[in-house]
Amino acid sequence: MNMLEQQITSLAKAAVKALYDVEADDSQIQIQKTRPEFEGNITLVVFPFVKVARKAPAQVAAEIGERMMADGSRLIAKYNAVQGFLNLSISDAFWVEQLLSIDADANYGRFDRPITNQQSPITNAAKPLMMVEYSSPNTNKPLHLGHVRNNLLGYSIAKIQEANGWKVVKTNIVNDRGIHICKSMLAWLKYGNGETPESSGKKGDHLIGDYYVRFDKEYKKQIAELMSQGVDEERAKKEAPLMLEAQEMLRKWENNDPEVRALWAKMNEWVYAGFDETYQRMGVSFDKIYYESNTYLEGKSEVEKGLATGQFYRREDGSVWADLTKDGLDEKLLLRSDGTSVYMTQDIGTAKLRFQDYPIDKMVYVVGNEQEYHFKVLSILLDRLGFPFGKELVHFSYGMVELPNGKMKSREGTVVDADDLMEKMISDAREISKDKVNTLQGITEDEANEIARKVGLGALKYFILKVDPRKNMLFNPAESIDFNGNTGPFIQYTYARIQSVLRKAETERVSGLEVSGLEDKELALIQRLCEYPSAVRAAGEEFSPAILCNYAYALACDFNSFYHDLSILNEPDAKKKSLRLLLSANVAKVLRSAFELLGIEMPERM
RNA sequence: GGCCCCGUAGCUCAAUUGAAUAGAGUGUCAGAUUCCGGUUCUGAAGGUUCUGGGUUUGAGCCCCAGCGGGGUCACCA
Repeated sequence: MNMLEQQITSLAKAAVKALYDVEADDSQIQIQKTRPEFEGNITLVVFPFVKVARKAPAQVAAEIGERMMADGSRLIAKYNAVQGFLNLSISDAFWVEQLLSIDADANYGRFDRPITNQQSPITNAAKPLMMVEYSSPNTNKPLHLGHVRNNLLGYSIAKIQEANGWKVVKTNIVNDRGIHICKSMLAWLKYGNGETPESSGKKGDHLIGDYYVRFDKEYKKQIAELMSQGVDEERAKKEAPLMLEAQEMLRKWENNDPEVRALWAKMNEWVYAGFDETYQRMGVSFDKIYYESNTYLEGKSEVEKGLATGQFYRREDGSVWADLTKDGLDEKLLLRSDGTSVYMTQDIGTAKLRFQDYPIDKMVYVVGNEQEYHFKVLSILLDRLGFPFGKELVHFSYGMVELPNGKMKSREGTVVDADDLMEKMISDAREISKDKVNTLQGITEDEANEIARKVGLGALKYFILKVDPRKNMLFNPAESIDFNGNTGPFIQYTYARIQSVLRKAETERVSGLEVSGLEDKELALIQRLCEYPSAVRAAGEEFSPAILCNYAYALACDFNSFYHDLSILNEPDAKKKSLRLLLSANVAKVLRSAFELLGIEMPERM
C-alpha cells in the first residue's frame, strides 16, 4: 500500500466509524484507480458498507465522501458519487509532493525487508536469505530456448526478490554426470580425431553437443542394422554395441577409472567455458555453483540415514523406497537395487550441502512445470529428513516454450539454440537501426553495436518475460523482432527519448515547480509513478516478472501520451517546464529501475 | 484412468485483493501521408471471457459438473 492509499484508508475508516459506528477492517476498504471516463483519481468502493448503512449505494458514497473531504480537506480536492463508487479527486499539492519524494528517493521501489507472510522464521536474520536455483543444464549439449526462459525468469526473480528485501543467493546445479555425458565422450573418442574447441573453432558446449548428436546417429544405425538381422527393436536398443560401451564407460566413471575421469574432466571444462560465454552474453550470473558429481554421494548418505530412522525401507532386491501413500502420493524410488542414486537422491544431497553452506530461509527452484510431481515429492522427503526449509520450498514452475510449427524436439532438429538466437536478435536490431540512420547520426560504430546488443537482447528478454510464467508460451521469432507494440525496444526507446530531452534541457536553469493546475496527462503520470512500489511487491509475491513488464509498458504508454500532447522543451512557462522535466526524469528512473529487475539493459540513446 | 496446469478479440498477450462499459499490440477495413501496395499517423469494426449450473449487491477471477489442450504418473535426468 502506498502513501496515498494509506491516507485514504484511514480517512475512510474514520468516516465509516463516525457515520455508521462500525470498525472497518482493511479488507473492507477497497481502493482502486478511477476509471478514465469518470472524474477523479482514486475510487473507494462503498458496497461493503451499504448493508450497515441501510441506504442506497449512491447515497452511502456521497455521505462517506462528504465526511472524508471534511476530515481531509488538504488531501481531497473534491468528490463525486456514482452508484457505489466514490470517486475522489486528490489535490495537486499532494501529487507534487509525491513526485518530489519519488525524485528524492534513490532506492524508490526497493524495500528493506520482505512482507511478513513471506518471511520464514528459520534463521531469524535481519535480512532473510532466499536461495534461487535456476538454469540447471546438462553438460552434454548447448543451452536452448527452454533454458533461455528458465535463465531469464530465474535471474529476474532473484533481482525482484532482492528489491523486496531478501538477501538472495543465485545458484546453479550442473548435471555433469550420467549416461548422457558418457555418450558424448564415447562418440568423441571414436569419431573425434582429438578435436578440441581450439582446433575446431567451436564453442565447447557446441562441440560436445555435436558429438552427442553423432552418438545418437551412429546408435540408430546400429539398431537398424541389428533389426535387419532379425533382432526385435527393444532388444536392439539394449544390445547395440555403442550403448553397451556407454554403459561400461559409466561404470568406469563410477569406479573412478583415471582415464575416463580425466577425459570427463577435460570435456566438462570445455562445456563450462561455453556455458560461461552464453551466460555472460545473456547477462545472467550465479553466486554459487553446485555440481552433481559432488552432491550425489551426499544424497546417498542422507537416504541411508533415513533408512536407519525408519523413514524409508529396503526391498528384497536391495532398492530403497519412500512410502508416500499417507501424503496421497505413491511410492518413490530413492536408490536403485545396484545401490546407485537417482535424480531425487541427488536433489536431496544438493539440498543438504546448500543448507550446510548457507542459512537458507527460503529455497526456490526455477524448474519447468513438467517436474511438479518431482518437487512435491522432494518437499515431503526433505521435510521428513528434518530440513527446516523442506516444507516451505517453492517450485517456481513455468510453462513450456512452443514454436509456431509445434514443439521443440531435439531429435527433429527443431530446437532453437540459445547462442544462435541471441546473435540473431542482435543482428536484427542492427539491421533495423540501420534503416533509421537519422536517429543514429553522430554515433560511432562501437556505440551502434552496443545499442544493437542492448536492444536485440532486450527484445528477446522482454518478449519472454512479459508472459505469465505459468502459461505455456508461443515464441514467434518473426514477431519477437517486431519492435512495435508491447515490446522491450518500445520501452527502451521511450527511455532513450527521455534521456535525449534531459540532455537538451541540461544547460537550462530549473526554477521552482508548478504546484497547482496540473493537467490530466501530468497527473496520470505521477499517479502511475506512485504505483511502482506495489508493482514490485506484487511481482515478488507472485513470482512474476510479467507484472513488472506490464507496469513498465503502461508507464511508457502514459509517457508517450503525455509527450504527444504536451510539450516539454518548448513550454514557455518555466515552472511548468521544470515540473515536466522532473516528471520525465522520474519516468526514466522508474523505467530503468524496472528493467534492471528484469535483467534488461537500457540504452542511453537509440 | 488418477493428479496438476491452462482455456479471454482472427493471432500473441493483459486485467491488484471479486467491482463501473473486459484492455493493449498485431492483423483486417477506411481515411490521411510518401521515393514505394512496403513507412508513419488518425479512426472503425472486432467478445455469450470454452459450456452449463451455483455462491452474492456484484464473477474472466471463487465452488461444482462437463468439454477442449498440455503436463505427469520410470531402477531417465
